[in-house]
Amino acid sequence: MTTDLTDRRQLILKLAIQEFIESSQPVASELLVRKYKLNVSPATVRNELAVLEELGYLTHLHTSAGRVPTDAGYRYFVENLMDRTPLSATEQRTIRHQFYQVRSELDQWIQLAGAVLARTAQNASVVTPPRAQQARLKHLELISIYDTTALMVLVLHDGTIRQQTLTLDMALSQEDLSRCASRINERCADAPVERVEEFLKQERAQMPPGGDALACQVLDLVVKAMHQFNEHINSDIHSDGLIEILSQPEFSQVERVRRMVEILQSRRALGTLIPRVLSSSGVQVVIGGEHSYDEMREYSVVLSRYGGGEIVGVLGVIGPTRMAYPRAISAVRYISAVMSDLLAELYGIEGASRWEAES
Amino acid sequence: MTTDLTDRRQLILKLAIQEFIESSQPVASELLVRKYKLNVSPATVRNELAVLEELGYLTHLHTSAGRVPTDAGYRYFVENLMDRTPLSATEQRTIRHQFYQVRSELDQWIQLAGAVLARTAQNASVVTPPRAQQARLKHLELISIYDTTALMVLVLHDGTIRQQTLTLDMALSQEDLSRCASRINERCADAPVERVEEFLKQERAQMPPGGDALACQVLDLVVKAMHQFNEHINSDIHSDGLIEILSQPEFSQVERVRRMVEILQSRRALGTLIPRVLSSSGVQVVIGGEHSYDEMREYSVVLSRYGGGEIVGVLGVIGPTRMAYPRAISAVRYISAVMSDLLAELYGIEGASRWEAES
DNA sequence: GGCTAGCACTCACCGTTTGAGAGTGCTAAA
DNA sequence: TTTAGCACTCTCAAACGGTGAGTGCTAGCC
Repeated sequence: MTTDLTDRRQLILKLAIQEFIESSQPVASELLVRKYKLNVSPATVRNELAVLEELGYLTHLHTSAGRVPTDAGYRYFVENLMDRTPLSATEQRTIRHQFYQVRSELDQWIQLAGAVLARTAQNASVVTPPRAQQARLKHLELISIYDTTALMVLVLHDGTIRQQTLTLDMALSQEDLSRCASRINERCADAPVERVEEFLKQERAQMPPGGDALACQVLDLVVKAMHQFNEHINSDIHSDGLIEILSQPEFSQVERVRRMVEILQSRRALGTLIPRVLSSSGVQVVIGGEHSYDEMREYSVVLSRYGGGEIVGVLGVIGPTRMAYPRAISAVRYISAVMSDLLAELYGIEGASRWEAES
Repeated sequence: MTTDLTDRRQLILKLAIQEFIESSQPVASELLVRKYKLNVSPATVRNELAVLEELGYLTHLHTSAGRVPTDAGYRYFVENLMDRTPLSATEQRTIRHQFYQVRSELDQWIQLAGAVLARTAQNASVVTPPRAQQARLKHLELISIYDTTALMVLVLHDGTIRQQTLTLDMALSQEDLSRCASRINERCADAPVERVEEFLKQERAQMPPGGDALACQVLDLVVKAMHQFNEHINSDIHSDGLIEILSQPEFSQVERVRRMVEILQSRRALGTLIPRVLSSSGVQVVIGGEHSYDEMREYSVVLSRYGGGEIVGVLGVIGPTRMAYPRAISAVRYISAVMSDLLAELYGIEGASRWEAES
């Protein structure tokens, strides 16, 4: 679907969609003429609108109601018509400043990204923490809590932390635990799960039968945790901005709100989008009926990967198809750039700040 | 306000409130007679209802509408009239089983507690993680990430984990970092923030001027983190169950939903309740206008402390004043008992399972 | 051929009316 | 003290009609 429309039709389609996004009211021919000083009569605009409807970019709820964009209309708008203005310099500065302030607290990035994204794009937001595809063990720590209980803290090379408590077969001192931990650390530095498993096998094969019982117990947990990490790429989707979308007119019936809440917390639909976004670069837009899940028919998402090299995450915006796409896209693009920069700084990956130039 | 009502008035008040909680419709005199086979005529019940209204336990939206409980009515109901039946044995077993399955993953407790509480009580839920009042350093770990960046993992004695990245003045090897960490660990084992501060002061006073630069940098962060921990007892309130309350008729207007979402995420009103609950035992119920914040006038909360000894948390239910109090209270009581048991098991505190007997 | 004025036609929306139904409060009698 | 009876109040839903917004079509104009 290329630019097969006359200039005037493009203009009218663009104005109609912009107008509808802004007002959420079906847009009428006369309004367009009056508001945008078109040098033609309403009747002419009506004819053009009829053509655009014919082509599938607009619809009608009933005769004598204004035009409303279809999913195809939004798609055409996003691809060909939309103004691609970045966030204002002031906004960029404010956002970057906010991230700068929490830059040493990794887990606050996520929260901040969600909040800023939601507020900037006036929609709900989703963010996944930055992570590697495959876990590699960075550091293991065993901390004695009480007699036979201990805390295991697992740090993966992408900064992910997993904590788990374990019940020991017998009371062990902190020294025993530390000795075990450092043995594993030495042996499994930077190891992917396969190598940890191998070590576990060796350990089990040793004398006394079953080898070092504690090491086996711990390694077993480590292996499980790493497998879980590898298999559940989408388990950790944070969302925010419910309050933002509640003020949108499409959520004036609670039933709609309920469906949105379900989408945000079920992760079904969102989870399946993530892999796709991870394996592509740039901002991805999925509009209404383009989703593979029916419950998403009324919603659009704007997603982008962030990070670089091995360590990546996804962030984006979700809202009704009547979404301020230009703004949402700019926000997603800019915030993913900021997050990429932060990550690059941390891991010494060469700057993703090529984004910066673009905005 | 003691039991100053005749038996019949108590019965009628109890039935009226139960009926309203169940149906959310104003309750009429005739309905009570018919449904509960009272051996009096509707007119008699009307007279009694009029008295109860006089006493402030019930109201009227307008003539010719049924009766609706007031906050005082609910209060009287909760104190004197309510059936205190615990959760069914099956339900108890199911819940305990679910917790048992995630018992080694501390951070999943919170999530599970929130979900189970919300589902069981059919309302929104709030849960704070178990924590000590005062931080004591359990273990510090420094992990080299890249040239001049490192990850600091702080474990407090209550199992709380804080992670933070730090930028080093110069590139240091993992060995350097580990040496520094273990020096601090040795010196500050089980130390409250004051002792860490003291150590930092000593360190700074040493030669070379400023002492061990890395140690100072790290200790500074540790002190900050511990102070923050001590000062923000309420910062970490998880909530769940929005979906549950969306099906309640009081949330049929989105405006109500918005206010609830704001309450859940602002933490203002909830945060101020927490200290009060922490310093008292048993289940606390705050009904509508009894709240000190106006925005809570239409809502009730049922809260309980859980845990024991030094390490405690709060969990509870929040919903419209028309809440199924008996069920909410049973759920809060039981789940706090389960969480207390789990914590006791972990930290070897003598069983809080006295709760168990009660249910 | 494209544009436009004019006009009939179609709906949604709003305020009003009306009737029915639910439930109370009061009164008078058992 | 209880109750039957009844008038009265108020909500709710349906029906109605008028209004206004906006279209689609047609015929004439440039």
